[in-house]
Amino acid sequence: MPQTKTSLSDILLQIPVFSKLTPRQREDIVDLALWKRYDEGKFLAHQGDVWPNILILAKGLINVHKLSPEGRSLGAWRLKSGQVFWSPSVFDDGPLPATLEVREPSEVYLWHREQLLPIVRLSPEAMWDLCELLTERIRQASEMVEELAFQPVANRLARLLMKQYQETADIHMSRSLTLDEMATMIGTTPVMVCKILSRFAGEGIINVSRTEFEIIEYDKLEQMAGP
Amino acid sequence: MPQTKTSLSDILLQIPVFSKLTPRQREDIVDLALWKRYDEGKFLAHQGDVWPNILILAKGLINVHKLSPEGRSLGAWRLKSGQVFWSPSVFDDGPLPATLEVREPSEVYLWHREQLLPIVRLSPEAMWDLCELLTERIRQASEMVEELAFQPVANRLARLLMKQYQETADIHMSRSLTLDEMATMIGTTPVMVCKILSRFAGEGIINVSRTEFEIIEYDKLEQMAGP
DNA sequence: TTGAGTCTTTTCCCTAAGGAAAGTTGAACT
DNA sequence: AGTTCAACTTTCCTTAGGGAAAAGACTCAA
Repeated sequence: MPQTKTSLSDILLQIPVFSKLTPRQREDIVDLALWKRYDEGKFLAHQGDVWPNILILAKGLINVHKLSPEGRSLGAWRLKSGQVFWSPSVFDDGPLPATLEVREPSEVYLWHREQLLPIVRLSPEAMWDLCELLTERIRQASEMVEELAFQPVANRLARLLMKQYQETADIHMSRSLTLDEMATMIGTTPVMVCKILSRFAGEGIINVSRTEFEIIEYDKLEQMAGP
Repeated sequence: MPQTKTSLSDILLQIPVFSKLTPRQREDIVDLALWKRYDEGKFLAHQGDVWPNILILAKGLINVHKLSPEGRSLGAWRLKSGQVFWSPSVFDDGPLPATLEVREPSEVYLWHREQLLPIVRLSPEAMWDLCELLTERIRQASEMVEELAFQPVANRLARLLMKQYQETADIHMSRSLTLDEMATMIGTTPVMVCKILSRFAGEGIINVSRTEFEIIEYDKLEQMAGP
């Protein structure tokens, strides 16, 4: 069952771009919204599609990742509930550079470019927010480029562990990511991740059990992650 | 000696964002412009600097590249005359993700964010152009990520050769890039580039002399470049 | 409880990539 | 013409990364 319109209205207030519009404009946008529910494993769109839509994830988790010709996958990032995604196709009619895959049952609000742009383009404030959003994506991609080119896999994995740790702020971290997902996020294979995890364990940096990690020496991990 | 103001005015007409402003606004911008000349080898800004400026390259060539801790470098791209560069710092006050290095004696026009934004933000058309520019950069970075993660060095080099060829449209291409530059552009080392070039030569795909390349079998090159 | 299926872990092995270092060529300058 | 310098080329060697495959562990459902 879709959330009420009021609820979407509240969500919009928290989101860049939309929060800069007038209440009247937001109402219009609420009316135009298409609500959809997706099961785990479903695809919202595939890499290469021209998909000129704007998406808000109300609930769930969506993975944005690239697929290699050989089937390996590289995770740009994960879309969490409350986040917004402006497809690049919205701006240049080009193909989507990544696939949107549902990883947890999700509820999304969708708009087609033609529905939103006439409204959003009226507001300089909103457009500015948009530029900020795009810049953030440029930085993310840029960081990824740097890591792929300069950092060995072990460093990237160390960083990933640190990020995960920051989020939970507990030394004991349940393994919420599969090896596959981790591999995807740092651009390598599941087997590699496993090997390096046990190497870390061997060096006394972490403890690995089948169900959780335990960070023993955060300093060493940090140092492993490199500069 | 700086170009005349009329001349800058003409340049602005050709450039996204600026071309969408009113003549009056463009005049203001011309008046605010800072003209500078840089010698080869100079740096306009370094990776990590907060550098909230907008730059138009009137003449010359500027390399935008990342530097690894160990001194290797990775070329995001090259700024050619007539092109514009909006520093990410303009939008989020964050550090520059790459270094701007002058590769040919260059003449640039510069503005600080505070000078341009008040004008540009008034025009929805201009803001839209800006979004398009940023999207283009997202795509470039995205492509780079994909290549680094999925393509072996040989593929990336093949692609580079193809791009170079597209630009000159002559089977005989003078070697305008040094091995260093090529290495930087595809994220590897000069020695690697050299090795692979001679491998290509051995396979009859290209001829390599010290001064130029000659593409013998474009098909094979294309096939080498992968999907 | 058993079995199926999905993750994980480990072993063995192969290759692409890069570091070090020395030799080669060409261009530019005197 | 000779000298110098920078860029190119090649060889040798080391290693990080990944493919294949098989064995172990947990989960879920019948």
